[in-house]
Amino acid sequence: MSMAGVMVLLLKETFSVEFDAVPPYSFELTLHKPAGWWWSTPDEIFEDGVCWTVTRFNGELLGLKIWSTGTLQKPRMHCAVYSKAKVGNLEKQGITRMVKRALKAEEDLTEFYRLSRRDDILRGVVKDLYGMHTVGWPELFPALILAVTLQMAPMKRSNQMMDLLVEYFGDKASFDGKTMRYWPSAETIAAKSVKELQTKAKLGYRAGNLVAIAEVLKDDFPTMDELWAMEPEEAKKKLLTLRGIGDYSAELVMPRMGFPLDVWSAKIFHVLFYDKEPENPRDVIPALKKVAEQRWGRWRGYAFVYVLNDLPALSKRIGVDLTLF
DNA sequence: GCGTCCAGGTCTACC
DNA sequence: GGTAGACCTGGACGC
Repeated sequence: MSMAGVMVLLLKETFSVEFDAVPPYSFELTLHKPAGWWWSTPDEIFEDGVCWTVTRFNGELLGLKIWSTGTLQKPRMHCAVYSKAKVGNLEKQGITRMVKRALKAEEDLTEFYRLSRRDDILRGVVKDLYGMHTVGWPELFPALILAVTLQMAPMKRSNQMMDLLVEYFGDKASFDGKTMRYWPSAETIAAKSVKELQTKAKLGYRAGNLVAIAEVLKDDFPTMDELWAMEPEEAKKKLLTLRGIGDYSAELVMPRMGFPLDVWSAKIFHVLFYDKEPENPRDVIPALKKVAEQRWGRWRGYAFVYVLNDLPALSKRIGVDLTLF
């Protein structure tokens, strides 16, 4: 695919930080999840225990190189930050806070593991993925792009939409010998016409929603940082005010992830709870969410991520192939 | 080839 | 407060 017209931003190392995480913390499983989901951008690279990725902070593109020198029980992480211009002390603090929070470095899983010991579904998956933490979104708009493009589309088509968005409207950064693309800003998308997003990114009816979201974010909407400061339910309510963001998308995007059941995951959890596929997956979503909340409480987001990242082994244990859904 | 169907939700318009 | 029906359009599938 042609890269014509896309500027590559050269980023230089500007500072680096080191920090501990609450054990057990598996750097590899957390940042390089078995199911293959990326953390910040689809182009991010994970090689030999090192992650290169890109994010945006106060409108400026940042390259991040993150690696671990610790162990599962004594985790220590390093993050080198690359930028175009110098960053001030206040910004350094903000960037550090964002990275630590998004990597869930300070999340203590003791309680989750305790409840997992007496839970038939979780007992096996926490053993398989011991030390894996969930990750948070570094930035709000990309998370919303993901949610919108996942709606009403098979994965292949969702990936196509995301790839075209990044390709035609995104930015490119080059640092530490790596070059990768990053999501467009809300400002960029707000300036495009719905028609252009439909034809170039093949967004279909989602184009109108994405432009509307971009306009609100550009003008007056809490940042991911500000959403983190809210109660989870309050943050969710705020997200639900965006056009095209419903229950599923809000729970996927909100800080301290909820239990974002879609048709695919609803089938899986229905088999796990009731030993059979639902007749109509969309109809059982509300009831499944209630069951998950009663069973796992505030750790239901962790249960969600652990289960969906361990489908092959879990399938073998229960004798049903959950990877076929 | 070509036609048909419908997807890893959300909103609106009606009850 | 509950629920059909519409929504874009590219793949997947049947013929």
